[in-house]
Amino acid sequence: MLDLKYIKNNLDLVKKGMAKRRANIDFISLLDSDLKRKKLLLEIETLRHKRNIVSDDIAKMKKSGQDASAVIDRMKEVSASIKHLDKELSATQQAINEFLISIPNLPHEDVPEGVDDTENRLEKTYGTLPVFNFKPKAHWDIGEDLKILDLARAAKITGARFPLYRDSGARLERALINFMLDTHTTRHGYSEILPPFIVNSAALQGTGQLPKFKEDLFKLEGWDYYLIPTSEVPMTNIYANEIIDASELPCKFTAYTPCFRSEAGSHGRDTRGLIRQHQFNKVEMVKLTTPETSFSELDEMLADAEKILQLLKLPYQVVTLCTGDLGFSATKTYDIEVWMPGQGQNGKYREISSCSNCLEFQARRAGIRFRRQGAKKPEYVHTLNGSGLAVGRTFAAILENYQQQNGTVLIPDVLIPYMSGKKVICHES
RNA sequence: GGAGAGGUGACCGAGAUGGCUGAAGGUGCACGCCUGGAAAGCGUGUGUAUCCUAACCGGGUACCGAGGGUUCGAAUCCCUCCCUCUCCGCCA
Repeated sequence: MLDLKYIKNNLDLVKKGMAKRRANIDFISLLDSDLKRKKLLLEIETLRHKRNIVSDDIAKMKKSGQDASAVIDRMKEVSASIKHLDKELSATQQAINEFLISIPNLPHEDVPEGVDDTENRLEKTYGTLPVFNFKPKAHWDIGEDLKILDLARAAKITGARFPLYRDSGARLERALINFMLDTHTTRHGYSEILPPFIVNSAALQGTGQLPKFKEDLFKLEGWDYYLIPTSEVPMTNIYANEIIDASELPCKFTAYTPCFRSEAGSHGRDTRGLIRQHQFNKVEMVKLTTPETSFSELDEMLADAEKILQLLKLPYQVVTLCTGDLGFSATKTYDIEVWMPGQGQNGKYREISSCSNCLEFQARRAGIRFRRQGAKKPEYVHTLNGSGLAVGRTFAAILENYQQQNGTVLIPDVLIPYMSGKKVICHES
């Protein structure tokens, strides 16, 4: 959430930023509420001050045996009006809060303005696209043919958009998870986390999924609990409502978790295969940093994610999301799009990672602060998150990029040790 | 699930019978003095938020797990919830 003071002092800037996002927001009611809040606060605090003083007097009078009943009667009225004004204040406060919590982060000045993903800015491409002397198949066909993916039976067990990996498929998915985690922990210096897969609404509000995107989440009936849509939620909230020491920064966390998304509003899109599932595996990176380092840390995080694709020898491109495609909490986001030769007519780049800097937007919501050496005031940290990578989509990309004419799939070199030396996935018997 | 105990500042720990306790005392930490240097010792300081204000000076208000209630007044009394711990039961 944005700082109310910042909004007041930079109203034009904020309005411009929101306009870039195509977010139509009425700030007048906010400013009105804020004025009302201040007025009420002053009134209440003056009355409270009075009450505190007179209460002391009452205590003294009683001690010395005087009759205080007249004063007490007067104070009853004061207390009643405090109570009355207090109700008004908390309603006003709540209105302000609800407003602040439902407006998105401001886009960074470097972010291109645009309506949708067609206006994202291409930053770079990496690797050479594979050449096939046959028509490359989509990963769902490869997976079903090799009997390592069984989406039909998953639909029987649960429903559409749930994965069922088998044999070398299950093994490959697990190999990818381990490979990614190992790379980030030993090579990139992240500390490994295994968080809860279910979180409460406070955590989701901290990262920005709530209150606006409830429909994207799976909620546990009868509980204030939700399945995580990404491990960004539990990891970012590790230090919620804490003041951490500056020497702890930057905090770098990585975790593997399954992710659960209702995909409301995406019916009919990517209906086949592993691209869009209600449950998918992801290795995630989260950083808490000082304000001055967050953008360089973002670039590093992007590089950490890219490294996985480079090691897997998968071609990709990097784009900067335009304002229309930018997520609610982010000020700037890089997407990594992996080459999927089996998609569309002649192959397509598909999103496999998203690395974002949220500045203090989430930190303010979640109350994540730090204190500099010797400093009096705590400051909000900056939070960043990025996929490193979406495992299911990586699995799909490997199938499509490493497929051979005879229907088998070669295993990328770096994964062979994770596959007990297996070099190729053949038809499972 | 049954039976108990408890949640106070960075930490430990006071706070029966409500009032001068934002919170004693200790530890830690910071700065200063002392020292050739260090330790010890001495002194001072040391929560967060918010409002008034030009002000990170000063003052007000709020916060003792969270939320309600009683009261002129609550860390202290009442209610609800959350969390932690111990024992029993049950179960991966």
